[in-house]
Amino acid sequence: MVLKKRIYDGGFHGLLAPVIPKAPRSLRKRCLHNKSSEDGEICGVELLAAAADKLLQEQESESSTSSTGSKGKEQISIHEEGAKHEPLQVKVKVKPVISDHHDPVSGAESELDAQPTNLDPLLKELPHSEDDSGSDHASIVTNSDFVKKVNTNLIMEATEDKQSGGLTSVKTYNLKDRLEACVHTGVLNKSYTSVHLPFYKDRGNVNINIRDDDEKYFRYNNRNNTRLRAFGSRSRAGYRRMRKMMPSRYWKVVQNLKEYELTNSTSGGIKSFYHKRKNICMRERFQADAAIKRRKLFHHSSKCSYVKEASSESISNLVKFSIKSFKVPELFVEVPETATVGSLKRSVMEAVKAVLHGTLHVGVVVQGKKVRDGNRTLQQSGISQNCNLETLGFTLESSLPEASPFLAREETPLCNTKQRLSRGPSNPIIKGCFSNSSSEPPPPATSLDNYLEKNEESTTFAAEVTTQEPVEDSKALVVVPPLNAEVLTAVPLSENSTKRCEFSHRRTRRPFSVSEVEALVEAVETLGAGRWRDVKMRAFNDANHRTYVDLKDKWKTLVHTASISPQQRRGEPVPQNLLDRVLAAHAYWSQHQAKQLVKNQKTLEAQM
DNA sequence: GTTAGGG
DNA sequence: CCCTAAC
Repeated sequence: MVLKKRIYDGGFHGLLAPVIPKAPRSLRKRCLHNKSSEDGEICGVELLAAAADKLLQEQESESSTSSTGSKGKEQISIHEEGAKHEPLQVKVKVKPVISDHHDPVSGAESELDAQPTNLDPLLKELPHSEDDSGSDHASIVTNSDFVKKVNTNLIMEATEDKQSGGLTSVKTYNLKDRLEACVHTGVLNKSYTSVHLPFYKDRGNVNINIRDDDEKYFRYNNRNNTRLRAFGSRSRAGYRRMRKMMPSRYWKVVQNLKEYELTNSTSGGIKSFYHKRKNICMRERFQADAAIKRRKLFHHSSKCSYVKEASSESISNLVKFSIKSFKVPELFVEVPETATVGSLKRSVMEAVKAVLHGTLHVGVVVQGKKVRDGNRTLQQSGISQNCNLETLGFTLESSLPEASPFLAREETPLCNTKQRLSRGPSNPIIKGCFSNSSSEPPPPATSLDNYLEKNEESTTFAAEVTTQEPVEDSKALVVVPPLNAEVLTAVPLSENSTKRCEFSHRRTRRPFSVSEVEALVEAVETLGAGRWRDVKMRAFNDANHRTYVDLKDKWKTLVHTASISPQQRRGEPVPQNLLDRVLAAHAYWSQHQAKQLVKNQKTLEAQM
């Protein structure tokens, strides 16, 4: 191919610049959109709960055997594996610890049913739950036949480590928020990153341990929107790339990451990998927030309130349940890099508190319908040894009246939510809301728990937490103000809020003004349609919000607009003379392109 | 990173 | 405006 400098010799007013049209891209073949989803879809983080024997057993049974050492403590370890190992993932593990002396390691990454011995002390009869008052004393037996008590009154215990700067020890929080949790029953073979929340007879303490601190990820790139092409382009592209990733399959990403990590044992590779992503999300939307580090600690992948897959066996009249997990909504936490790990932990704690506020009850869902009558027998409810337990699900609910907090948040304007949940004078700044399922109608308020997540993958992996993009669902955001780590705020945000931010949101529409159109027309007249980057630099170099893609799109619409009747046009009317110029330039450059094509072909033929 | 085109 | 294949 031969490129020749050509000087445009007429036809348009003010055409001066030499034109070096590029070869038409029309030759390019467009393949089928093979939208590979290498990207990540965020998976929900869940609190995995293992429960055995009687599900609805009570809220505050003080009696019974578990009295003494049975203060079941759970350790939730939030691992943010360092750059060496799974930098993108925030792993949350909850290890059931029956006694205070329980060695968390022993049960690490194991299924609940993998450690029956630890739970043996709990294999005892448990008192009835109050809300299940009339029910029979049914036993819920896990696969391994150990019985665990479901504690409806969760206590979260945040333990500070040294890094907290003396902030110390153990804070105990009562999870009072109502919770619609996901219940996983059945096989969960990848519990590595899951949060197990076995419920014990006594108040189950949850020890949140954030081990690693990867300050590197999500460090905000506070670079200005430089006009340097390299930066500008990269940022936009990066942003898009980031956005691109968001809606995709989460697990694939996870797997990719793991593969990546396998093949890149050196931290360097990983680092660059993260670097990329890091740069991505920060720009454009958070330029002013250089100091803020974001962490997504929990994620709830969807509005579904529970995930379940019941496995059952029938022995005589017993129906066995294995509840693998309860889901919690995604939580977002933002803390400055200068914040301590301890403050981060507290942030997480606050976020969890905000979500799990309230005394919890377990709900039973059969075939999508909630069984409210606690006096009904399992048989009457359609739960029997013979029934298909696939249709059985459990939910965590607050004892508070009305809809779950998730729903409440969804339906609560952001400001209200803030007011409701914020506390302290130094309320951190909430960076906004999360996009996600805005386009999707929120689930009916009263039927949240009827949403059954059937995705097997999420059942298996849902507990994994990564620093991925939010997908759907309500989330909690916690921001820790710099140097003010003491006051933390957990603010669940309304996903339906009109304020959009973060990633994955469409840019606000900014219609081209007439002057912009004129500038565009002029540039295209001069440079030709197709050299959009040059057009951008020539006429919109100062308009950071106009990308060359935007200009290309605008030209496309201008051509269309010019070719339709004025009555059909919408928006701010474009002067007809401009439209005429558009048509003229379009015709000219189209012809030019055609000529170029022919020329190229001739050249090609000549070469052969 | 750019361009082209469909959505 | 978004998305993304094809360069």
